[in-house]
Amino acid sequence: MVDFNKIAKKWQKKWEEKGIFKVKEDSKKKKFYCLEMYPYPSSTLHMGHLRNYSLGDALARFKRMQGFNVMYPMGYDAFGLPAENAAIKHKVDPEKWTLDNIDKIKEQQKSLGFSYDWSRQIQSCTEDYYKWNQWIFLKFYEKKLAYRKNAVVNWCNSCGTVLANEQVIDGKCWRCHDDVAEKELEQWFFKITEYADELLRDLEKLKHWPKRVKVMQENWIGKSHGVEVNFKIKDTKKIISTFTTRPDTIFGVIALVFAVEHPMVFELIKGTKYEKPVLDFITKTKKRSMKERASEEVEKNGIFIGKYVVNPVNNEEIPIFVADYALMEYGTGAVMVVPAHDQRDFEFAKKYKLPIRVVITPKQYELKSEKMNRAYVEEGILVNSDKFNGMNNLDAIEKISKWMEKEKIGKRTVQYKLRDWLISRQRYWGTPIPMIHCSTCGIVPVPYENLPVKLPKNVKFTGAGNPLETSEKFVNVKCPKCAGKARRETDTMDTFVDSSWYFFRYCSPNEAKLPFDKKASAYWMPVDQYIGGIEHAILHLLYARFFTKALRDLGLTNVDEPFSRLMTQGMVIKDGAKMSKSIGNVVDPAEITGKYGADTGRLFILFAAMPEKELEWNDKGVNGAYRFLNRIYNLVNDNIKDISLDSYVKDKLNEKDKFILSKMHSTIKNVTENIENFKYNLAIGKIMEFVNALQKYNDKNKAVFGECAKNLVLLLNPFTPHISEELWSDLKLKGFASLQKWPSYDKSKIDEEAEALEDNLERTKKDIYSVIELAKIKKPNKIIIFVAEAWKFDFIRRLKGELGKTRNLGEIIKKFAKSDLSIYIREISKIAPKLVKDETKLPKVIVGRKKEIEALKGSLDNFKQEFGCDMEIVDGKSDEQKAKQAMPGKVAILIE
RNA sequence: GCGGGAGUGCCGGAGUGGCCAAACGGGACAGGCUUAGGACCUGUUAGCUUAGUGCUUACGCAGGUUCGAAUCCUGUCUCCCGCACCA
Repeated sequence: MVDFNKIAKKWQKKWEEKGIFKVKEDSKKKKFYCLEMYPYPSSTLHMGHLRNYSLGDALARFKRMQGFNVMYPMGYDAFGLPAENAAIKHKVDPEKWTLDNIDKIKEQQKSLGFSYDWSRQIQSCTEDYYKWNQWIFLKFYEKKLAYRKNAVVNWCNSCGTVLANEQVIDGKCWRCHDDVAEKELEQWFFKITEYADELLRDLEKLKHWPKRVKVMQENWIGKSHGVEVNFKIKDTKKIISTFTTRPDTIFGVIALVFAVEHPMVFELIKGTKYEKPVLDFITKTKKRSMKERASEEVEKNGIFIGKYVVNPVNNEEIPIFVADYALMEYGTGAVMVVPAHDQRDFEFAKKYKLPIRVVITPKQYELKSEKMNRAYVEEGILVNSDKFNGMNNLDAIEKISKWMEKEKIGKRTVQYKLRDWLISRQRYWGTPIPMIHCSTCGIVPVPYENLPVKLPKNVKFTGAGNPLETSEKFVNVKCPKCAGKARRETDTMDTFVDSSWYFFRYCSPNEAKLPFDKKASAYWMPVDQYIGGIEHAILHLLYARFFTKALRDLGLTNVDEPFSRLMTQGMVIKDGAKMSKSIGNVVDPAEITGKYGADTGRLFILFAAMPEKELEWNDKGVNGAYRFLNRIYNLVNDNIKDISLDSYVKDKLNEKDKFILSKMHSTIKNVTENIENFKYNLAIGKIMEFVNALQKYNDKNKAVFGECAKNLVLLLNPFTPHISEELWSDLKLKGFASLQKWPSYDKSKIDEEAEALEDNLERTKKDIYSVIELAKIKKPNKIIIFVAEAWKFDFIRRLKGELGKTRNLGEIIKKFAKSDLSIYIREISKIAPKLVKDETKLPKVIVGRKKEIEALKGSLDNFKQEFGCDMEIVDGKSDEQKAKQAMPGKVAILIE
């Protein structure tokens, strides 16, 4: 067995010594920016990483060999909670802990032979990186894209910090899965909503993003068109506005509900007998955890507040409620209740015995409110709606909206589900927010020249509260404006801020005056291929898009979208479940690569499944990949004396040589196309087929075999670079295989039929040539080939060598009819009309199954007349003799 | 509920109208090589058969279109994923 580990080390060393993967901007070359989502530096790589990088490296190598100027960088998402938890638990410095991990993980990555340009490495926890987070923050602040507000926030008790909406999953923390509580705090936000519309619109530009990611983002942004309707509170001048997407149901409104947080509630109940019960209700509702509110089939609760509003379209007085199913964050925090046509309102009305008024009825029958057991939400005709009666409700949406605008009782608006991004975190290990609180001047930004605001070292990690607050030196500062005593902001930024622009930084990792050099980023950006997990479909990918647009508006870049192509890889699972320590089905990549070598691990993980699908880990499959690599190694080395690198003489090629060359060209073609479509598993399958064919190639033409071997080695490079380099040097070829030109193919050399034929013959062991050879030996006067199925023409076509590439059956039949071949066609009815009349020689007898014969009879009569052929139809089962005579087989010969 | 996607041989997984009983790999079986082998090589691997081509049944289930369907259409079942009281 070959020592693949030794080979891997040898070439990794050589690559590094020569620095062959370093790149510079080069306006003469077409660029290709290949990027994987940079990892969080935990101490070891897992299978997901191996898969991610194997996918990316294969593409980077492929593009490099195709002549692109490929930037393929790696870095580390180095801020974050685990470092801080390690500090609390093991009393280690988060920085040291993180940097140590980076070293470990980097070493593993290197041992896998990925072709990164390590000179571009970045890590988000170093000053020269996070300084620019702060710089960007200040710019955002100036543009009012960063702001502070008091808000009800998602608070994770176990992490002791605030979470963004995107980080709350089913009412639980995305990181520790603990229940999330609500808390009111003053926090920093980024105004992502400013870009809501563009973020939505530009999804269309992302032609090469997976549909589901786009759909998820679309749903997350959640744009809906509707009308803001103003209701006047009875006996006052106060106006309450509500948002609805269904203005067509306006005449069916029978109540109004407020969210429990709605500020107007307190004014309205103050001093009334409703004050106490309503406040009780509000407190009770607020106490219920997020989880409870998010759970399914929640009963709708509410309470009447003793006031009424006037429906502006019909001047009806309707009651106001406070209810738990109205959300303060969406719309205006007040909802008009239309029980007949909204399921939630329906449930609410049933519970509190409110009237149900039908305003839309199906065309087929009349909807009766007392018979309804759920809301009617389908299309219909308006009723009980004054002058809009009889109108289709879809038309009515438009008409009523216009009318309300004219009457000044409503205004058409657009609503989004997307909320601003809460970036404050009460943690130590993150980018300090560069702000200062001064009792006289208020909030004052840290001047640019004072950046970075460095993370202090003298902090205590107790596990309670924000560690930054324990550093007096950090907290107590002078106000930059008045030089008076002031307090530094102790919130740090969400780590998703770091990852929202790191791909720009790679373009100029040492840039000192700006976050990134404009020229360099203009050359490299956007990222041509981004690869990562689907779990970032919303969080990271939305934030990165937002940042790109915001940075563009700051004049730092011209690109609108950061990632042209996105590939979301599937998970690696084992025994039907995601690999996890708790289940105990984890396979450590290091174990595999240690045993079989890096190439084997990479090959298997690429071959086992389509990249975007789940990959079922299979130890035996790994062994298969290992055997395959051994086979290739031996194929080259055992035949090394049969290999010549001279070019071959075309005239001296025999059928076998031509065949293997055809196979070579078609393999290059297929592998190239499959890589371009991210179908690495199929590309590898094709290489395997080629290797199988090469192994069967006897009486080798040395030059032909040499060319095949050379190209094989190059085709392998993206997947198994080490063995590729080794074989390249075994072949006594110069330079690095990794830097060679990607093999090209010659379409004209591909003989698909020969290959298909070869396959068939291989399988049946019945070489059609040998049939002919046999016939030749017997010297027949006439060869009749009977063909049962249309596709078999291709066989004959090949044999006769007298037809072009036509796939037109009629054309083929015509040709053969002229020759001395007789043809049997089972499915004659459709083909017949296409035949040309004269000189047609068709079989005298047609055989088929009963069913088919019945079907044929009609068309046959026409056929006979038209062509003057004499034919009869025989049932193969009942008239065996005739049948055998006519159709002894699919491809058979009759020797006379 | 809304939205996305998937159902193929013993297994993983290709295949989107005819070179399809279905690539490639794994597994199993038989044989060879070997002291031996988990190493390598050859063959078989839906069923029935043949000297050989063949026939039958198959790509979740049920229909349909077509000369012809795993592939297109309709219905249906199952599974996975995302969002979820968004007015």
